[in-house]
Amino acid sequence: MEVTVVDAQTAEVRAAAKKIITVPPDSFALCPVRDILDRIGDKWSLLSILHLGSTESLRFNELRKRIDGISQRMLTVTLRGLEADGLVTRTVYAEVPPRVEYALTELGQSLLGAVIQLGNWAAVHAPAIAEARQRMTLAAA
Amino acid sequence: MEVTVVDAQTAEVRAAAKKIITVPPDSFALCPVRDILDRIGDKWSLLSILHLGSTESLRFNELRKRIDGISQRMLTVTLRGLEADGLVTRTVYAEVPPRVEYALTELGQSLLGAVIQLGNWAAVHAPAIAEARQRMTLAAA
DNA sequence: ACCTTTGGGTTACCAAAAGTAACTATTGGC
DNA sequence: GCCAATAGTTACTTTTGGTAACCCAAAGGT
Repeated sequence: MEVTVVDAQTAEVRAAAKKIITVPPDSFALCPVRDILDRIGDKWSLLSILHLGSTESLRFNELRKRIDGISQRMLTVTLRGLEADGLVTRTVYAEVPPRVEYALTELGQSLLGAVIQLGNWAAVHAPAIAEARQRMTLAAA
Repeated sequence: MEVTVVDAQTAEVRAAAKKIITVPPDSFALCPVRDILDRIGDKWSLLSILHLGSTESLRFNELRKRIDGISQRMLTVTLRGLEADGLVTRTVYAEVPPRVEYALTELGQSLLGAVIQLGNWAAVHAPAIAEARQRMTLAAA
C-alpha cells in the first residue's frame, strides 16, 4: 500500500486548479478558462492590456510604437477583440487627421492584476527558463 | 492646466505594469513577458499546466481525456514545449504497453499560482465578458 | 493647382501554425 | 496468427498570424 504525503499548501493549490478546470454543464460546452484564454492567450492581447494598463489612455499609433514588433493590422485585430470582450474602450474623435483613444475598462483593469502576477512570474523565472531551454538544446545536439 | 487625479492603488498598478513591459537592453531583444507568453500563451499550455497541477502526475492518455478537445498531436507538441522550458517532467517507463508520466516541476508549480489567479479571474468575470460579447454581436447586427 | 503628410485603418496576399486522420511499434492474451 | 492497448509519428488540410500596399480626408507647403 502506497502512502502519499502532501503538505497542506500543495493540497490547497491542487484544489484550486481542480476547481478552475471543472466544466460547468450549464455553460455552452466550454469552461470559462478555455473561453477567456482563447481571447487573451494570443501573442498580443496581454501585452496590449499591460501597455494600456500602464497609463490613462493611448492613441492607436502610441500603442503601436510601444508594442515592439506589432503590425498595424494585428493591433487593429487585437484591439477589436479586446473591445468586443468589454476589456477596452475605443473612443473616436471626429477630427482630421483622425484621433482614436484606447483605454482599459473596469473589467480590463481587474484583469490587469492577474496579468501583472503572470508578468512578475515571467520576470523572476526568465533565467530558469532560459537555462532549461539551453539544457534541452544541448541535449538534442 | 489639466489636473489628473489618480488614487494610490491605481498608480501602483500602473507602475507594476510599466515595469513588466520594460525591455531590458541586455536580454536578447525581447522582454521576459514576450518570451514566456510566446510559450505558455497558446491554446493548450495553460490548460495542461492546470490539469497537471490538480494532481500528482498524469499519463499521456489520462491528460488527453481531461483536456477536452485536444488532439494527440497537439498534446504531444504542447508537452514537449513545456518540457523544453523546464515546466514539466516526462518519465518513460520501459513497459509494454508503454507508460509515460507527466508531472509539474518545481518551476511549473510556481507558475501554477499565477495561472490560478488568472483562472479565478476568468471564472468570476465570465458572465461580464459573455454579456459584452452579446452586446457587440447585437450592435453589429 | 498639385503634391505630400498625417492617423487610423482596410484589402489582398503569403507563410506559419493548428488541427485531422491514418499509420507505427511492441507484446501479452485469446 | 490476430487483436487490443499506449504513446506516439507522418502526411495532409485548414485556420490563423503576419506583411506590404493601398485608402480617406483635410491641412500645409510651393
